[in-house]
Amino acid sequence: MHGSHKGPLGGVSNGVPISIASISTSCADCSMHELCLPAVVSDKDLDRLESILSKRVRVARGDVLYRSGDVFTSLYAVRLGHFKTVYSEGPSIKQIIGFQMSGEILGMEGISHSRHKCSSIALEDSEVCEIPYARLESLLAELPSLQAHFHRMMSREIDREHRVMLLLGSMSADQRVAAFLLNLSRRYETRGFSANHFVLRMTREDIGNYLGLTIESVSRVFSRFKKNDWIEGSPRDVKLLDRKALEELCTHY
Amino acid sequence: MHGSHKGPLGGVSNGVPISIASISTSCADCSMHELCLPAVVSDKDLDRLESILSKRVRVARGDVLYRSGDVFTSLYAVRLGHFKTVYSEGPSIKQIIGFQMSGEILGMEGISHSRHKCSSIALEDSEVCEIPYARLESLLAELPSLQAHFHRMMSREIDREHRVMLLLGSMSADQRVAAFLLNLSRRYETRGFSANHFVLRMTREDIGNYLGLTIESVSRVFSRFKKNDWIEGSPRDVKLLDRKALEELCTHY
DNA sequence: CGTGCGCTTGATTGAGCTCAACGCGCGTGG
DNA sequence: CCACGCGCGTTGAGCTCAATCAAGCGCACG
Repeated sequence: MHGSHKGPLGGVSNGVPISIASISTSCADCSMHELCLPAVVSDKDLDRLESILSKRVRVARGDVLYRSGDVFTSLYAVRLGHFKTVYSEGPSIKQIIGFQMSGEILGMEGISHSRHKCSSIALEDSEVCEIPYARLESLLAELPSLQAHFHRMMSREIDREHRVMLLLGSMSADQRVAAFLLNLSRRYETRGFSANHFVLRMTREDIGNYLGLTIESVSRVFSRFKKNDWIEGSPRDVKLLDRKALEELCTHY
Repeated sequence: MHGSHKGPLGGVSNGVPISIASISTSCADCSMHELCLPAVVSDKDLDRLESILSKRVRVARGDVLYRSGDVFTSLYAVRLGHFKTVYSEGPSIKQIIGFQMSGEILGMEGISHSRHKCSSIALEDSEVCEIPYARLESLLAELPSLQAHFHRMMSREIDREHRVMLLLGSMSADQRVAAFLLNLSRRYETRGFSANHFVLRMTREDIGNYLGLTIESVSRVFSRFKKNDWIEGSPRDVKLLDRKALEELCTHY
């Protein structure tokens, strides 16, 4: 088990900011409010959005939220925890498409074919809001600001994937890992956690698969970064010591 | 110039299927009808969709339809011709995100930040329908089937990018080129052109950039495929001789 | 007729992969 | 309690595939 459910005073700086007891079903109370779907919805419309959310779902570490091939019925908003999303072709070919954290939406790739084309797996004990898609569509038609926001979220996903394609298409191993760490850093920062100290929820194997590298290469890059005093910490616990060096590495060819 | 505007009887099998003179502004008459936005729209609603299409735009080979950083106002449906879409960071870092052909939608990545994050460049003399996005959004709210279809198109783009990530993350040079050719083949086929004989509208450099390979590697792979009698033809003119071999290469590890 | 662009091919190099060994922490069971 | 196995991560040695460097070809175009 890995530091989940520790609460705000837990050992790591990006633990869960609210205790389990205080979690509510309401969007208004959710700490991810302004990152998630309700971001632009007025108070009076928030009730309507909440009314279509069928339920909160708990997903234990390692459990599959949805599997490639499952009938697509819902999107999921991560309320708590972390997920990895895997695209697979056949039994042996797998590509991790992304790692999702609180406030992010899962399952958008399923809209196009009414079946999921990816699987989403919890990296730690997690919680999501299930958003029945048919109901969401009706609501979007009625709430223009929500519609606009939903489209922005899909577009942002497309944009994110473009950056991953750049990474996979033309960056060295060192650059990929640096970009990966900086990306996590920024996302934790926007969630109110430390930008320079966080815990990796995924294994080296996951990182390698995501970045198009072997586990050994990932490990070597981490070692190199440590030797340069750019980062420190035990395998999963990362401190960024020289952000600038990492940034320069990414952009400076 | 490269075989554009040759009409159905031109030398190559994926020339333009209708002569220039017969091109109309109407979606109903457009040969890409059922691949594009109007696919699911009823006849009576088609007028409304057409009424928001501000204009047809001609784009000469090499011209930029929109540039990264431009204010986002419209999507574009490719009516005729081919485009490449380039994501760039800084002056020297470029990644081709995709090649678009008739019936496909350009510009969706711009929705999220009200500015385009990519540039789209015509690979030959082309024509697009400009779709003012603000008007489209209003219309989507009124036409549920159009809304659903639009979401499917965005989702399909996400799904497409997942497959590119798989390609870039875990395929060999040979596999990448094979997958690239087969992808083009399928897309021409759905447009009513030959699946086994088509013209590449992009340079080796474009292909290499897209596939995360150097121009030399791309060239070598083509030579290898020719030596195996899997393909034949001059640089841009490609005939697939052994589709099965290419498919096996892609899936069989 | 030269010049430049797009493409190919060859020789060499090197970044990252493969294979292998090992260390560490942890849970399990004798 | 220790022994053991196991999952996860690190490190080293050698190899390989694709990048780099370099040359040359064909063709369009001024």
